[in-house]
Amino acid sequence: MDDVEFLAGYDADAWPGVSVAVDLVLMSVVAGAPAVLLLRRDAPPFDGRWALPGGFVAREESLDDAARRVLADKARLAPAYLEQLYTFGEVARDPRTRIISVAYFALLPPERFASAPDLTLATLEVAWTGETGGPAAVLGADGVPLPLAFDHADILGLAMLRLRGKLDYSGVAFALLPERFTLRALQDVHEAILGRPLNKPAFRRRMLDSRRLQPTGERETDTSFRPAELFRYNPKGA
Amino acid sequence: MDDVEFLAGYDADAWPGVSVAVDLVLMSVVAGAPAVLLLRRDAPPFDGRWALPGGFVAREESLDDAARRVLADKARLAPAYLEQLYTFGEVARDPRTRIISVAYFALLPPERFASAPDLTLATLEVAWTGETGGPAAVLGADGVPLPLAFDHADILGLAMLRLRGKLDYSGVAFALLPERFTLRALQDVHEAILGRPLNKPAFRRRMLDSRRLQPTGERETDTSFRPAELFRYNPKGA
DNA sequence: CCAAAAGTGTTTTAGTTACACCCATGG
DNA sequence: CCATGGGTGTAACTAAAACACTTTTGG
Repeated sequence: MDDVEFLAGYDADAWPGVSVAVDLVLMSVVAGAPAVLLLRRDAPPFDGRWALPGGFVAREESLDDAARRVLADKARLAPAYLEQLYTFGEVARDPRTRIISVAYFALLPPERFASAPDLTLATLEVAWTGETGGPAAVLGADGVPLPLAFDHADILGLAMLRLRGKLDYSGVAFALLPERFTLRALQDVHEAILGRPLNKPAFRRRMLDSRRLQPTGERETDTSFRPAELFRYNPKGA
Repeated sequence: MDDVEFLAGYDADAWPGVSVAVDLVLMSVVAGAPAVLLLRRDAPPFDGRWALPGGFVAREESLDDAARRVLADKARLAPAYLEQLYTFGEVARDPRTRIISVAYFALLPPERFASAPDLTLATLEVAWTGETGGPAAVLGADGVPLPLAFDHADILGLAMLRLRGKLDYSGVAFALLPERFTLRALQDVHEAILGRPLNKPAFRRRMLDSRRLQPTGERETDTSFRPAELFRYNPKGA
């Protein structure tokens, strides 16, 4: 059944009000590249296309609670960082009926994706065409852009912009790393998000001067060269 | 009738779904101080307290359209700048029923408030207690904080934070000035929003170097001293 | 010529970038 | 002792801030 056929039989007036949903952009940095969690739709509309995990907001549930619940239900994941992104409310953004979507922006270190047992979910590399905003393109494993459902390309573009914008002054990068990490790993995360190389000594000093890194005294193991020191994130700023 | 009495007779289950409203923070800079448009409520809940203009989102209307309509309906004003601020969705934020509010942030030069004929609206000076975020306090003409309705103090606090945050890199300040303005007037707007004095030569150069100011060649009139040059805002950046 | 505010030039400072180098470890 | 990446010092550059100064107008 394609979308035209589906919508012909859909009763748009079944629910006369406005429905509210949350959609989640769960991002990470996998193998040096930004990644986002997408689910493949198996029903119209947009059957077969890729979509952000989402769900309706219950009457007795706050928006933040709804976002956490949807992520737990659909992907069995609890985010390391979560914030509201933007609310998308164009009348025709969902062809079925009027659905306003409150988009949330979530982060998780790549290791913790392993705890998701679901087979229907896919983690995919992302390439942002719109450097200055605009919709984002998501590339599959073969490098071919994936078809996205609804206005989810716009949501993804805005999420990437938000991630880049908050990188220097907020602690978002630390939500993409394990509890203890090296300065090199932190720099790799920054470079993946910004999409450009950074100067090592400058980056190092900037981070240490920010007083948000707590030295653990411990060092890496299993390196064939000098092991780097491990740091911990200190949100308060030492 | 007070709130307790009112709520006892209110049928919270009359509408089983979630309602969506927009609330507008219309800000300006009046007489060197930030100001915001508030309406005095004349019905429960929060009877007699001050509230942001707001209204429900219609089924066939986008969120942005709803924001503009509400501002036109309630205050006969069209904003010079409008953007979505944040969506407030705590379950009990409205004591009547579940209402999710999409807050919008609007700006208007003070002269254009004069075109608002409504007698029920009030323009008031604002003092932000929460410098680092948190709720805002609004001071009346007598310097006494006004009692605000719902979670509108939180919305105002966030709006002020947004205004300050976007001041340097975006054109929001120009939405608070007439079409032609002097550098001094522009600096006054910046100082009012930031709440601190700025260095004149540094400010002047920063603005001229930004290439967003278009010299008109014209000058002020009716000054008792050297008249300043008038500039126009150039959004593209020369 | 005086007052008042517009407008400019020069120095200082702070923060970031770039580059070169040394250090520690495994093999 | 060599390869590899971790870690550090120094100089150059850039952008902003501070300050003193000159200019232009009305009275």
